[in-house]
Amino acid sequence: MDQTTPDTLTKSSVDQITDHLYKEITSLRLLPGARISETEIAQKFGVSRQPVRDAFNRLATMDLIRIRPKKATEVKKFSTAAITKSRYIRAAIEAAVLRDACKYCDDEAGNALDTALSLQKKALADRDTEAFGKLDYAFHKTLCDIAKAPFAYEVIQAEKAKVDRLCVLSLAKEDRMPELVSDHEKIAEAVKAGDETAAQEAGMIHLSRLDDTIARIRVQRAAFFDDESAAD
Amino acid sequence: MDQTTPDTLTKSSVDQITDHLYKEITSLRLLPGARISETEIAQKFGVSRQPVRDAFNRLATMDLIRIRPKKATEVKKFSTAAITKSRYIRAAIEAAVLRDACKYCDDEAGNALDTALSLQKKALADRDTEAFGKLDYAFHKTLCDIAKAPFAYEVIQAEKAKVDRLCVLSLAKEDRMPELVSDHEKIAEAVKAGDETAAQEAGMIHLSRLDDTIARIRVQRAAFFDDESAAD
DNA sequence: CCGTCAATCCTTGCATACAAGATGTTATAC
DNA sequence: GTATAACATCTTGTATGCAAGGATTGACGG
Repeated sequence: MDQTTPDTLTKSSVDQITDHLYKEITSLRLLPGARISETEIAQKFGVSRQPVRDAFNRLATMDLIRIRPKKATEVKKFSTAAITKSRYIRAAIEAAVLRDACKYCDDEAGNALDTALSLQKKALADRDTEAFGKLDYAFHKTLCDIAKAPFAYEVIQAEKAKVDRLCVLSLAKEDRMPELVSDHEKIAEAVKAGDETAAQEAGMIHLSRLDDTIARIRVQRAAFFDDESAAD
Repeated sequence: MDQTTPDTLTKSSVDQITDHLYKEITSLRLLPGARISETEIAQKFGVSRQPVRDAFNRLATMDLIRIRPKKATEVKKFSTAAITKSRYIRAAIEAAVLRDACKYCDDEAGNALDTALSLQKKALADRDTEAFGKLDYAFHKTLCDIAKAPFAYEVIQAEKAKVDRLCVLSLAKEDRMPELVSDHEKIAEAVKAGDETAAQEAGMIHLSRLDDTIARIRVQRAAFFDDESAAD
């Protein structure tokens, strides 16, 4: 998640604060619309306003917070437009990845997919949604590696993270796991078979799982959404 | 280009400095590898180091500069990996856009494409590479609009901008214009005909035009590239 | 002449102080 | 009771000063 500045190894105050706030926001411990203040965070970390300010700037560039000069800084709300855009990007990238994965999949790659799937099934059996979340990311990373496009994972991860923040609100995560694993199985099968169209179709279905979840959250938690407002 | 903070209308010092440096870097007036100092820029703008510092942070998040703590800050060099990633993203997004453009193209959209093309031909006749550059962006935006995915243009634009910085180094821009216009014509024809595969193929060829240009620059200006170095 | 070490300069990181603007509250006039 | 205006108090923006670490340059010893 440190797509910001891995320039240094010794994490500076700015890095720490950025990481902390990133997690707070993406885990929804900081809710959309929540106001955060430089001085407040600074006191919390025992530092001055300056590093906090730098961290805010980074998070703003990541589109996670919104700095309104002289007014306040707040956690960005969800926007249907942003979600649509994110979904479009993911769909396009993942389609390309699946196409290439079909092209380059060999026995070793097939084994990697099988291993990833068995781990997912274990998490499913354990009803361990947190572990499954990580395995979900890992599965898509495996696909990117097979497609010889590891960099594509960075994009997928970034876009996925945006929506994941939203899906924390979903209450039915456990119920969703079975169909997600099933989707992954279909994708893996198609990739191993080198069936490009089947893989892409399975991928599309997989992505569309989110749509109704998001739509439900959209109405249940309308306050977290920021659509008609002239803001930003 | 102000993907940073359109939050306020009154441009702050930070905004101005960010914009200025952004242009300097993307236009290659600031060459890759050039060292820039907070105090130096601060004096140039007659402000303190603080706003410059904020601007640096933004540019670092945009991946345009590299801040090496306690050492120096320099304009990022090109990296083959970054170029490959950018190309992959563009290819994937544009394929999706062309697919949707074929789906939604109507008479009005066809006229828009024709208009865009005639403008390009005029720029070509005038040998006006600068105007053509803008029309090139506009053409791809038109395609996104037709595909009902205007947000996709933001991605394309961002990725295109990264490579454009590099292509400023190319000397043969005028010679390239004819084939680029020809590509656009083929794309437009395919879209108007609703021929998805033809459109995507034409788009792929269009993108691949850059490859040898970049490869040539890569060897001619190896000093601007940052590949084997352990940096970053 | 060359290598090593030390000091100085340069860089960014952080803290503090002040300025400017926006918001909400309160008091006052009607 | 209501509306308006002034003020108190938030917020972020900017300036400045100091600290810490790396790099270069110089001197000194071999």
